[in-house]
Amino acid sequence: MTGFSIATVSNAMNDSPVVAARTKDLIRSAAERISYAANPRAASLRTGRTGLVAALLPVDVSAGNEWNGVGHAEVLSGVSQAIQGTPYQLSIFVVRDAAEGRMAAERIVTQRLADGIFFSGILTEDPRIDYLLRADFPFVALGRGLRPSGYAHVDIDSGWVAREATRRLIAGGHRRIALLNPEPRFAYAQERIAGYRAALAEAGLPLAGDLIAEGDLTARFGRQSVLHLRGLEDPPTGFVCANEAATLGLLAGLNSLGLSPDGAVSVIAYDDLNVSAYFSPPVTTYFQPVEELGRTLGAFLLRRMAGEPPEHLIKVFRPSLIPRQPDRLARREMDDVPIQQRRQT
Amino acid sequence: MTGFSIATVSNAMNDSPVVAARTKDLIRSAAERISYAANPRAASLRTGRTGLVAALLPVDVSAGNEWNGVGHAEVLSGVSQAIQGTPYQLSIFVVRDAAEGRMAAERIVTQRLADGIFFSGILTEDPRIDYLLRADFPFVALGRGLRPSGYAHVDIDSGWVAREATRRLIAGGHRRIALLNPEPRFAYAQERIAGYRAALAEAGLPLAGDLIAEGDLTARFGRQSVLHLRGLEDPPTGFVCANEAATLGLLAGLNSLGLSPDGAVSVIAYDDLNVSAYFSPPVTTYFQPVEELGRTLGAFLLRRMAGEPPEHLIKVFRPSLIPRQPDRLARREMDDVPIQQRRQT
DNA sequence: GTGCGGACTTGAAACGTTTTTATCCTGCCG
DNA sequence: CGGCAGGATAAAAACGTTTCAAGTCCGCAC
Repeated sequence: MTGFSIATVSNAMNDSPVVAARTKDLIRSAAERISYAANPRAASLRTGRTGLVAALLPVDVSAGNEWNGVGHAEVLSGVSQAIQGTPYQLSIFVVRDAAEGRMAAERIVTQRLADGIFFSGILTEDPRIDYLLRADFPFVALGRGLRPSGYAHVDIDSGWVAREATRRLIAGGHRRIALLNPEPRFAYAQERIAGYRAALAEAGLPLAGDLIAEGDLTARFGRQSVLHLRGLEDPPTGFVCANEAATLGLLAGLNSLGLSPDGAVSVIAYDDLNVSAYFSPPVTTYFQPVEELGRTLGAFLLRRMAGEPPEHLIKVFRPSLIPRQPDRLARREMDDVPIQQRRQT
Repeated sequence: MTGFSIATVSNAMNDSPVVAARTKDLIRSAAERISYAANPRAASLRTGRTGLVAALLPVDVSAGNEWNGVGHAEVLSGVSQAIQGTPYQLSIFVVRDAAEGRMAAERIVTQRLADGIFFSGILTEDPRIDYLLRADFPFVALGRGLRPSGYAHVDIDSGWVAREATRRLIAGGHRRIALLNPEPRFAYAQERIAGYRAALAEAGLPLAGDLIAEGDLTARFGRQSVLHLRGLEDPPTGFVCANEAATLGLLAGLNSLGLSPDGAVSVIAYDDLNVSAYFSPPVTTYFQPVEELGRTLGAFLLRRMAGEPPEHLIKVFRPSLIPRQPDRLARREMDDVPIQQRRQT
């Protein structure tokens, strides 16, 4: 004890303007010396605020030991960086699916287990979003549903990516283009289909529904899909792939068929891990660092918890093209190779 | 309120034997109805226990956007599964390195921010372990230091893996064998070197120090290493690789040299993600599901926090061999292909 | 010299539990 | 019939904060 009362110490530690600057210094340095810090749970009890940010983490990070390459750790790391230095701590709630996520959200809200929530894997009609909007509880979605208004979110412009990728393949001369997509219940799956269709339509190509493969985006899915698709009577020569894990499987499948993405067959992927450069052959991708999504999400959540309305807490990233494939497309664009590419040796 | 006092309700909710069975039922069902659950922070304030398990998560999950394929999310998921149903919650502390991890541990202990800690990336002399042992605070290490006694840990028998892998390459006729290893400050890096050396020694082969490459285990590191190693005047034909990300880079590097692991050159990797089956060509690996490590770790931490001494809370996994490479080694062992292999289509 | 405002500081209540101690009740034994 | 054991419940203190209302002290104006 410095001689000051508990109340003054509390005020000093919270940088209240009512306490004299000199006193504040005295108390602060004393606290430093004995490495005192307020017990966050006692504070929480008094204030009602928990100081916690809840992450809804899906448990099937790897579906039956099959890698699906979702960068959950990168997101967590990004969010953590954003809340570094604030009084918030990151708390993990593991859930199996969106429905269980909605239950977890309800528990978090009613029992006040956290001050804010975030989650990914947004469905077209997402029960978590519906619930949290009704409960008027601060949250940020990593991804967006079909009507993405009224709530804070961070997302990748998947529709744009799918359209650009499809266009690029069309420009390369491909007429039969396959889409390796996540399961249709995910909102971004629909976005991707829309983008893909738009590109086909504007080129006057038929909308080939049989060329859309939907699955869990594991490498296994990628391989199975390409084996099936290449078995069709008019097989696709272009592939737009939703992530790198599936792309790896796709390449393995092509390989086992004696094929390779050499121009006659082309692959364009969405790139989450920046690892496509090491595939054989390297694959052209649209790249977006996941950690940056996480950082943005964290910053938004802080502002949302501070009371800011969600209207402006929206950011949709457009990944950057990394042309890597040795095909006629890449050759045409060799001079606008972005920085990421150069950094890699 | 059911008419019973606060004290009785508390006792009933905590399943205390002093309260009558009938009363307990009454209170429990009432709690169910209004979905009441005790405020964990108030409880924590009273009891001194926090109900939190701290995870020290390294921030450089991807080193400069380069994938290093460490399954942090899988570990977290495994631990979460283990503490499911207990009153414990998982809390994330992001740190840059082991030194910062030690600071975080100190904060957690002195300010009682959690009841237990776990962390990975164990160094040969790990400051976190030293500190937590001195502070007598419950923790479980994912990995083990050079003198792995007196504390709970879960690990992979890296020395054994390195020895087996090296032996296998020697049996395949390789004389110059390279080791792609993590940075030497990590304890398991030393283990791997020891195993590698043991295998060389028992075969009467020289200990070629120039064939050990050390780095961050990204794909970039794998590529650079193989390019350098194959540039030596007596280049290695066998490669023992520490993870899948580096293996991917290694294959890309071999490929760019016009080489392939076809028997004349062989690669054996440690497999963390079960994705090597999709490399071209598929690579023989030692596989250990990371999530299982996490589950075991979580279970150990619970027991440790319950007061169990650390002596028996030790488990060292031996990964299982998955022969996949089309080389003389694989051909010899084709009939003992383990289950993981068969499941993959 | 009294009163008053302003700048700081402090007392005390409250947050929702757990736990120790006390009280109440019932039935049984002496 | 009184006392007492023992089972069931209740009262109350304590955990460490925050915050509001109340207090102290000082100088200055009247």
